[in-house]
Amino acid sequence: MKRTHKCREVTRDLIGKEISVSGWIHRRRDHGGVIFFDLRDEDGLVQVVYNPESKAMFSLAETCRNEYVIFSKGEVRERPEGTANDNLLTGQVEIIASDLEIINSSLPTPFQLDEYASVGEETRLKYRFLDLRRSEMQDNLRLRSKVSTALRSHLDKENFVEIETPLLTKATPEGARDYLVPSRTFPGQFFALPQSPQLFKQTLMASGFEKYFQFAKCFRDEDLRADRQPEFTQLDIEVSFADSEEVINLITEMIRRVFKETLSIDLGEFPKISYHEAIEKYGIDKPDLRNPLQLVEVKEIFKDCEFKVFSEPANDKDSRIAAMKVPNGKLLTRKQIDDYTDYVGTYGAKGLAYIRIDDPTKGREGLQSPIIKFIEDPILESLLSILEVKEGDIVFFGAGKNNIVNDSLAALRDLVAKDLDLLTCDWAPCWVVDFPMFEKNKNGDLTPLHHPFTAPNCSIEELIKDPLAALTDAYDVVLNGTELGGGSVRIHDKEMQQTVLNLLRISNDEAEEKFGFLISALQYGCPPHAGLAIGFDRMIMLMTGSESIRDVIAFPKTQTASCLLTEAPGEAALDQLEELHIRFHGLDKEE
RNA sequence: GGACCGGUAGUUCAGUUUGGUUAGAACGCCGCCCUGUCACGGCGGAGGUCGCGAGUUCGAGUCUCGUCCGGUCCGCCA
Repeated sequence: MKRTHKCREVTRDLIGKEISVSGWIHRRRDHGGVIFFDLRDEDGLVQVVYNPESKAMFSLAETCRNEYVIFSKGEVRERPEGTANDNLLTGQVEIIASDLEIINSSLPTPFQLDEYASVGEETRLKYRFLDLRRSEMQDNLRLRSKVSTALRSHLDKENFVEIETPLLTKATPEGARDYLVPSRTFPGQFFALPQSPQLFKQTLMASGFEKYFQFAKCFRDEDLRADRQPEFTQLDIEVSFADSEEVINLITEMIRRVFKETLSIDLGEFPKISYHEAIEKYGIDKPDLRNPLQLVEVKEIFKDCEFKVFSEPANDKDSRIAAMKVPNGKLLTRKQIDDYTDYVGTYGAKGLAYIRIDDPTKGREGLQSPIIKFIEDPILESLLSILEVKEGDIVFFGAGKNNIVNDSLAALRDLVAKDLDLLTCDWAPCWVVDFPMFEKNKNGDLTPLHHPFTAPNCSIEELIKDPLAALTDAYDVVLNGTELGGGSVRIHDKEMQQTVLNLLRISNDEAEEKFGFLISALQYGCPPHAGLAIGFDRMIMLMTGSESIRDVIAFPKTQTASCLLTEAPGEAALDQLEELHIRFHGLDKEE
């Protein structure tokens, strides 16, 4: 009862041979006097024919249903004239069955597994084992495996060492909410699952592993998105004695090679853009460079404008006025523009000003806009000349606080490109570099743009004097508007590390308590080092063209971080909690 | 914490705007027929707590409130 061939191997070469195959019944076609099965195994499909000559076999075939697992023996034959199926790799031949065995039956599946049926995600996740049988999911997970193998092999050739770091570890300061695991042996104490292996990999640098990598599971207890799961995989990399240039070259080469090897895609050059330039031109630090639209800063020309909506931000140092010219924007309907206004509203924008250029030669008369009546002639003229408008263009404006203008126009830029089908190519990678060290959060406190172990490229004295002016050797690799990964040159000096932590209001004592081991390691000859981490799931999501990260993870969580297959999380038994020194207060809805 | 979309047969959906007889369709499932199909075909059939709970009403899938579940986004995610 052992198969001699895989389904996809049953081709012309085997004509006349007696072979056997095993697999799932993908589809059956019962014609009364002859029965066809499309038999499926992991990578192929072949047609098996059951004729009524052998009565026992034929009546057994009549009882078979979709997704039964069967074994069948028979002779490979060229299909009769006119019945070949060119859509099938094995479509020139068929197996004339002489034997059939049902290895396992199947209940009718809760949804159809063929490519023509559409299924809701809830049902798919509940019966994930069936969903994973579908070719789309099979292809996604197989590519995922191919890519991780290619990445490993590339790093191995470059003499990297793969080292695993603990999952039961200590909570780190800042960052995301931790997943906690109670300690049985230390009442009242908790492990945290790592948000990333950052501290361990830096420690490994101090340990003399000059090139480290790991496919690391990371955990962050924050709200989910289409591209965010509470547990996810990072390709984590760190290199001693390396500068940013070296890491960027290494990773560029690695990503290019993997795209070439697994998808036959040439990503071409990875242009470098400074953080400052990215924000100014695209409003975001992960611009989609397939999109030709750009923001233009026009703050200067509105300084003396009577129109308060523009003059106020023009005279405020934390505000900007950005214009986004959409060539041929006249194709946008009034309804679309209204929708855009609502859309930017979700980012905090108070409205969406626009000017439509019907005839650029006619000056004010050739324009359509709800706002130009508030704008003086000289200002309007210089605006139009800066933007070099043409007939049919629409210019959208964002005016207000920097972050609101940037967030809303960056989002609008994506949406308009989608609606007008403006993308100029399939793949557009880039590096975003020269990030500021810190930014101010809404409480006015400093927070690191990257993380608190990123080195500023200035002295301790300069850093203390003007922290917000400090830049870092940090770098993000961006593909099609998705942040694939990011990293930086790290701090390898104790004084600098403490200075940075102090600026973040983390005292030396607190630092000692939270990650004394790293501070300690820095004092025993820690080499300078730099590295980065790639969001592996997101990378596969891009490579497979998936809409959601869930489609490249075998057993993902829902938006509320539950698993519909296993029904995790679940309640713990009282004696388990007892052992862990935990008392549950019950669901208290008051407050 | 917030905004929005959805939940009706096993599945995907229509029906909800404007409350009114027995809640429909397609696919799937079951039965019968069919010897060349390949998303086979024909005939017949079964299958529904309209997510759940209150309320309004003579009457609720449809209106109101609450709640649960799935999704998209904002906040959050160094």
